[in-house]
Amino acid sequence: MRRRKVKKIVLIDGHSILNRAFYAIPDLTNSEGIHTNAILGFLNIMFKILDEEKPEYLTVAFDVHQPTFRHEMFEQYKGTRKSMPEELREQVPLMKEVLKAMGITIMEKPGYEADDVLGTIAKTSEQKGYQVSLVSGDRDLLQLASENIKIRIPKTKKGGTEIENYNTQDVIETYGVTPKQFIDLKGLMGDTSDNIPGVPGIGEKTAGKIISTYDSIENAYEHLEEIGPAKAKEALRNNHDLAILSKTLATIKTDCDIEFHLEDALVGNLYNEGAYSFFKRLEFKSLLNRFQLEVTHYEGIEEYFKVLNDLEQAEMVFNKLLKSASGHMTAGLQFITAGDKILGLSLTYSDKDIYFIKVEGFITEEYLKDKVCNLLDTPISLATINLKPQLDYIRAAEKSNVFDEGIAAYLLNPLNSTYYYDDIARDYLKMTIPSMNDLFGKNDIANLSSENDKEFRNYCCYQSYVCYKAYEPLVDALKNTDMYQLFVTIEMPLVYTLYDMELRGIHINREELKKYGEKLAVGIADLETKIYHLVGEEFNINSPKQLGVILFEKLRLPFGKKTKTGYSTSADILDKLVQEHPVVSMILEYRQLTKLKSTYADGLATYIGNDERIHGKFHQTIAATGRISSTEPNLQNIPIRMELGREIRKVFIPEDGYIFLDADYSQIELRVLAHMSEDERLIAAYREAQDIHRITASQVFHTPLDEVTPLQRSNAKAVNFGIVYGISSFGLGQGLNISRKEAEDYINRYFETYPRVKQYLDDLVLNGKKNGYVTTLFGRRRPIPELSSSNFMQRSFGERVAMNSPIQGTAADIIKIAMIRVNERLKELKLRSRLILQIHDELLIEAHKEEIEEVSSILKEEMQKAANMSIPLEVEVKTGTNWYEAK
DNA sequence: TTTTTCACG
DNA sequence: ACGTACGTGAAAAAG
Repeated sequence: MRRRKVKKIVLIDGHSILNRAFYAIPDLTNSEGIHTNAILGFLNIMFKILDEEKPEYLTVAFDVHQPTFRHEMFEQYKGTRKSMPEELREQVPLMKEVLKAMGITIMEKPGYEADDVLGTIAKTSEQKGYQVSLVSGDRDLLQLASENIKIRIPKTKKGGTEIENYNTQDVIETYGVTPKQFIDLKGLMGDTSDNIPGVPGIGEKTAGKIISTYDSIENAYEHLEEIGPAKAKEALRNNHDLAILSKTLATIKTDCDIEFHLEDALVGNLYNEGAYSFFKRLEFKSLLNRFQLEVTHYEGIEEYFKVLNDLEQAEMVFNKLLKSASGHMTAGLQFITAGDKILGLSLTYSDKDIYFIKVEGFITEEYLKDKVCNLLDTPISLATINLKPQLDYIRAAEKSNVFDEGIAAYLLNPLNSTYYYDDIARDYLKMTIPSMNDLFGKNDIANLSSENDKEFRNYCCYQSYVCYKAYEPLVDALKNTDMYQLFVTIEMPLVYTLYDMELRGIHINREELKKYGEKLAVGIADLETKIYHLVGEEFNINSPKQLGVILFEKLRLPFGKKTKTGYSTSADILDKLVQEHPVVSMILEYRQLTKLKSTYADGLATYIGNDERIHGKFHQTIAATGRISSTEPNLQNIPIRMELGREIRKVFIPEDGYIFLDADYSQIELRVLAHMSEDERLIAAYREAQDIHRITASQVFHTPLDEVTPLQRSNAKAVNFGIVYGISSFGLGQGLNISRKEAEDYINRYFETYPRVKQYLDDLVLNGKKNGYVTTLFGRRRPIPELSSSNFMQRSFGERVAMNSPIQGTAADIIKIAMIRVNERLKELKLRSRLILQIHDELLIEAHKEEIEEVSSILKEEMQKAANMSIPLEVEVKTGTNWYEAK
């Protein structure tokens, strides 16, 4: 005989699960700074239950944010509810949107609590013959348990979530009362977390005994005289009204006047496009596996994707575009490459002209390059993502009709970590498309390109399609945020400057670098034996964990404190221990040597090319403040502070017939601060004195300029640094190794001396809080989501960022302008001298010996006039036959 | 992959 | 009570 399967409905107590998830999962934010831990936890619990039960129906109930009847009654007793932390509060609306995106119904009814709504739906569903699962973090709901209503309480245990299940029998076994009696039990004993007063003097044990004997509060009062102990009897006698009220409070309504249509709660396709893009934005990578890529495709646009491998067809496509070329046209284009091979060109110039033109047969790499160069000579706006590496193919001078969408997207939100085509599609087209990772994972693109692979075709076509579609939204967004000017006059030209610099690279003396490494190796081996001997055993000195054990357990040195996964062995802790044991200073020296060897001597050597030069990469879309960053290798952190490390700069040498010209801004950040704060005294200080730290010390400590002690000067210097970093007494104390109190005193004196600086910094924080972002002198924005955090630490961080970013960012803007101008002028004048490195406030030029004078003055001039401020920008230019000498 | 440490501005 | 100076990238160890 075939029995019809009973239909299941899952009901979720939204706030309760969200709340539980929030506290169970450590703080988590996506790259936009949105907190996501509670939402992730909620979804994990929900998916676990859905996977298990495969219900036909699903609904989530939320409380409405207004006081309900039961709350009001309670608040007369206990004051206000404790408020929700901001990090959780901001996740509530987002959670609802995520659920809506998955097509899950949300019940929220003003005047009712979620409990009551859930109770009502549960009971009516049960009556209709459904199996009900009620998911909550709250034991209140146990009163609703029955044969067909299962209360499910998720618990986060080690190694995942486990769920406790309660039907009638489970409640009886665990609590010794029936679900119905559970109400009376709670009425008597009360529940502080759920705002139920209960009867004072009666706790869990007594309440349990009374209810299991008399079944209900009402019946207990009928038999009041029989009740013992006497104390409980008295408590009941004196609190009759309270007991009845508590029971009312504890009772979950099952007869709410709500409209609930079961068919609305039908579980549809949870894994749809909208949900996918949400998950992606929130960066729930583990959950994305649940989506099948098919559902993410977009409105049948792929029907128009065409792969061309025939020259005649390609000609037609290009000709059609070239013939109709006009200024209000846009084309998206993107070279698709594997290594240094061009696989083809992705090109889109209308909603129906979407092509991947493959390098094959008569379509050669050269052909495609030529065609793209033809496009450069038209007024068509050409949009691409990540232009710099493609300049290898688009051998063209700076073109005003080329638009790098990666850089546009970076300006609009510099906090993102990537700006790929799928990121831009998500953020500016509300469109979800598979990322390169989704499509190929770890596979090499080159391998997949061989056949008429649909995914490969889509990947290629989407690239230019996104460029084409996102062009206008991005231009509009830049204009709306007042960053279009910044984009056009600084960021786009800089792409070409950085490209030039990468191409040129920097010459290295390979032999000297090797010798330097060998010298270090000798020192390292020597120290190693000495350390092992002193300590009495061999261990891995590079392992902080092993080192910690040796220093703080074996040698019993006073551990400075700090620990998360063990003892801290960082240099500032070890510095304080040099007096304690002779091995400490050896370890510090060992660290220094191994760092120099591994990162610099050996590290740099691997990047030297056949031309004996290192061609590092400069990145324009990494730093949140607008700075440039450097990788492969990082040429912006070559040692200089310590003499031994500094030596390595001797291997950076100019080519024969050339010399290094190194130009440095003098304290550009403090000058920016002086200009932006308009502090008269700071401005005056800069107009007259060269030594700003000395003059600061003189003014802050009320000491004549020539009587400032070295200590006063270095303290003033630290305060100046502190100001730029977003001052905090704690941080300054740390930096200066003095107490927080003393540091605070310094800061106060500084602000007394330069009151407008204080005013300015305060205003930055205030504006940051108001707008959610801060800006540089040139309009660059930095969003600061941390400013609205309720977490002290995060908020303080936000405040420091609000003070630092405009200063660091403005300095970055200024040197970018200088770089562009210097590079352009050298090229215009057809000089052989060339800009090769930027180190934040420093430019390095490989100058031809015949051009030294001319180039020095160009350098100095362009750097000084990059920004017109109320104080001059001072630039120091030095020459040298290597980088060591030039600094 | 994450953590720790340390190099630079 | 909280527990950090701002911005980066690389190497090595550990999970």
